[in-house]
Amino acid sequence: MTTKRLILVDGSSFLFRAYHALPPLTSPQGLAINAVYGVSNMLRKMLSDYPQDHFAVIFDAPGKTFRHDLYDQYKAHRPPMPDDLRCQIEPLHRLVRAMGLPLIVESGIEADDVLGCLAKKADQLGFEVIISTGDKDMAQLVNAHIMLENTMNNSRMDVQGVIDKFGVRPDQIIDYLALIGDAVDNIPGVPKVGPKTAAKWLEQYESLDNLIANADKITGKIGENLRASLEQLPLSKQLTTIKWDIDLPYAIDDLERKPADPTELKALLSEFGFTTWLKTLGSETAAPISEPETPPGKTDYETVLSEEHFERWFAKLDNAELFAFDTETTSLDYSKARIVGVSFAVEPGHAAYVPLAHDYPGAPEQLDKTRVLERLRPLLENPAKAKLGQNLKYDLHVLANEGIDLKGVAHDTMLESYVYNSTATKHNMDDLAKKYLGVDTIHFEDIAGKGAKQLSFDEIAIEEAGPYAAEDADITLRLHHKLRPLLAEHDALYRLYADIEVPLLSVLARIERNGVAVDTDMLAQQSMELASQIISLEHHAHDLAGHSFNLGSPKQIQEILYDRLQLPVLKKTPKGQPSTDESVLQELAADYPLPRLILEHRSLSKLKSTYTDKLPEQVDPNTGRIHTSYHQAVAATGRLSSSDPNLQNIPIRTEEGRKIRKAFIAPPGYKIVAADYSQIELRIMAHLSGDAGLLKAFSEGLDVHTATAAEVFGVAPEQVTHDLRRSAKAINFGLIYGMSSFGLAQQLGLTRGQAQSYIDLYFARYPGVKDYMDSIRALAREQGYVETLFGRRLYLPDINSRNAAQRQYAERTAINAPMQGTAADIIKRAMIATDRWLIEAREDAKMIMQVHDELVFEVAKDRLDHCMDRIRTLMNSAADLKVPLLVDVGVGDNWDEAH
DNA sequence: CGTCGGTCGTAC
DNA sequence: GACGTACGACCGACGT
Repeated sequence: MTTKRLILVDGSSFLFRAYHALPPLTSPQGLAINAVYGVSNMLRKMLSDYPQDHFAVIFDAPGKTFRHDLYDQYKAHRPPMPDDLRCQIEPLHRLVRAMGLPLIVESGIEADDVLGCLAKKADQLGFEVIISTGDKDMAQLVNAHIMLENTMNNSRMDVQGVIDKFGVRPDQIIDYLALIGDAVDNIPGVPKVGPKTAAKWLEQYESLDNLIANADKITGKIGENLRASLEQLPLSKQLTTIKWDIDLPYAIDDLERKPADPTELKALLSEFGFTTWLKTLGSETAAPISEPETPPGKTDYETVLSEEHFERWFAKLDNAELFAFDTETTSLDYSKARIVGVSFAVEPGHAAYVPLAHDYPGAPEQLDKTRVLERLRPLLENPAKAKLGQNLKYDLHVLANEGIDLKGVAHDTMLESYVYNSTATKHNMDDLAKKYLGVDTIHFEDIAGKGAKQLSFDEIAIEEAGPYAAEDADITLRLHHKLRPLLAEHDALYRLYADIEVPLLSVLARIERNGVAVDTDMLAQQSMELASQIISLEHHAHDLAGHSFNLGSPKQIQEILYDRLQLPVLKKTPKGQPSTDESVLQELAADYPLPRLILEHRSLSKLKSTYTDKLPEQVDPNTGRIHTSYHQAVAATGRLSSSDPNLQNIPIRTEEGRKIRKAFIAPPGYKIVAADYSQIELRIMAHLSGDAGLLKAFSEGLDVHTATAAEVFGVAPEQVTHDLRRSAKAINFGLIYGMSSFGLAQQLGLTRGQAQSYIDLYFARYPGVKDYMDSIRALAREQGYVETLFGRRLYLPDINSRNAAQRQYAERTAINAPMQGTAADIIKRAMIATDRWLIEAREDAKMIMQVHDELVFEVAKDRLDHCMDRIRTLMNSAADLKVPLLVDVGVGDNWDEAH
């Protein structure tokens, strides 16, 4: 069950701020409209941030209030409201009403007091309350269930936030304000007492009353000032106290958003000249509460073959606030795919397929592909027309292949499902339809067949293709109606989805499209060299074994090592077979010659088959570059993955392997720039755990592994040997992965007892880390999921399993996921910011790869200094942690040099 | 001939 | 069983 939430907007405070912050815009009739514009933008943001919640917008009413009765000088020095602001109040009220928002204007009571009353009342009724305001006086209302949010600068303040900002607790804010006074409202304070002194005094004496009682203990001139103000202070306190015991005639439960009044809203928007909003009206005024569940008993799927029919659908799309959209193509490979048809849905159960390029004997005549696409272009390229899809990144590519630049990507059901629950299902449409709609969709294989005789979509009969394709669009729309409300129940998840994942989709498409240049001749050369070394190793190994065998077959190696040569079995595979993996062969190599040869063979043939042979095959003949695919809804933690080819596991650790990176090159006139976050997961661990020692190590810019070694092994940092540092590094990484003593022992070649004593030592030196690990396990058990810093969730259904192995596995994930996932959130934010900058500044530079903690760019030589600087800055500011985010930026002619 | 589980190895 | 997240090559059993 979810807590109900009330959003209170301090309309008056934002009205003033918007008026002063924005240039003097005028409506078509020439009236001032800037404040209305500013406040309404803010409201729209609030609505999209909190689509599900109770809502009220509060304004001051003209006239005197009880504060004027208390103090005739109240607000006496405030200049009268400028006419061009006053005249905006009434239009703004009309706009708020037209948007369907409860509007509250109480005469004789200031907006502050109304907000206070409503907030406290809602709190008592068990609501979470968010007050959107720019007024610092409101901080006195904050408690465990009431927080402030300043929508204009995107900041939020809870109890800790108040303490951080003002240095006093929310319950001390009134005293604090009384001491400082307020020039604008003409509230006297103590002369020469500002925020610093007020906070200091309240820290020492707790309350104003106690301070007054001890006023004679304050020395100096400032003490005199205090004593001189004693009489005045109770009044100041009364004036700054928000009254929250007034009985207002509103039931909190009634403060619900109503549907916007489209007619009135449109009229107002055109009167005000808010044309951009007017155009986007559809998606913005979508029903705020979950759309009615209308599982269509029967579906109505149309196949569009005539101009008239198409025009009818075009009009539907043009008028729709949001439409679902899907392309059918010749290939799953985005770089090769050409459009065969397009499908649309506007309302559940009703969809259309427009075949454009089916090509088989007897295929009916279809609408002209070029003409249809040209007709659709203005719709598809209009950023104000909201589109919905399933894996829209693919459609983005497909349309780009046809010369269409899709804009207005509003929603993607694949990402909705992924953010809602990354592990409950795979996020393809068939599985989603089954899980969330209980619908068995037509599968591609049902109409195309499978295996070698699988048809390309253009070869599929239109009678079969139509229902399949239309269903795709329909299901996408229905999934959206189901998933978006689910997502919106948790606003952190919704923000993650809307602010990170959806914008990222287009960024990824751009990176994929950019591709990376590869020196295929260099790779071919490397393949030849590897081939000859491999052959020589094979001969050598066959001689040693006494007969020929396949060095690439673990099974054959097993027979030779353990059956024929009778070497000791050091480890078994999960299936009970004697293992021949790297660590085993490494150990055996000390006493026998053959394992060494196998190891070398393995390493070289891996490089050859996976990289030097394969990468040249993946170069796109059209661009001469490699275009990977990034997958946004695969890794449970929030990381991306990469395939075809996987550019996130190109070797770097060995000299031989690094040669492959030398083949990732910059074209003439450009350089490769690689920027990576240094130790980001450990920094996140420092942030999340708040461990003092770890925080200190990072804030002092120490080498963290050396610092850990010095702490754990009790030596001075300069006495840390290579070996000690290596051990410390293994511990640090082990911690991130939820290590056991067994794992560490194996890693470092220790006994389990020794490893355990290292771990004990570590936790003794870094107790905050120990506490964090314990509490995250407990939290996972309690709530069944863990979260990243940005609210991404990973559910852990096995965390309370009776099966020890399953449970421990879930516990390790509980420890690892917040760190790995937070790192993923951060670099995604950096990618969005960097992409935006590259586009807006029209930089001669491209983002070309992401490798979890690293971004790789291709930058024009004469822009290097500037771009490296901006990249560093943008990556740095992607998150605000308790430790600095250090970014290493390197440059070179190839990826290897750039490190 | 295609699929799939098992094993191994690459990255962060 | 024992250190998290991925992708993918290769082998070899098994099914068509």
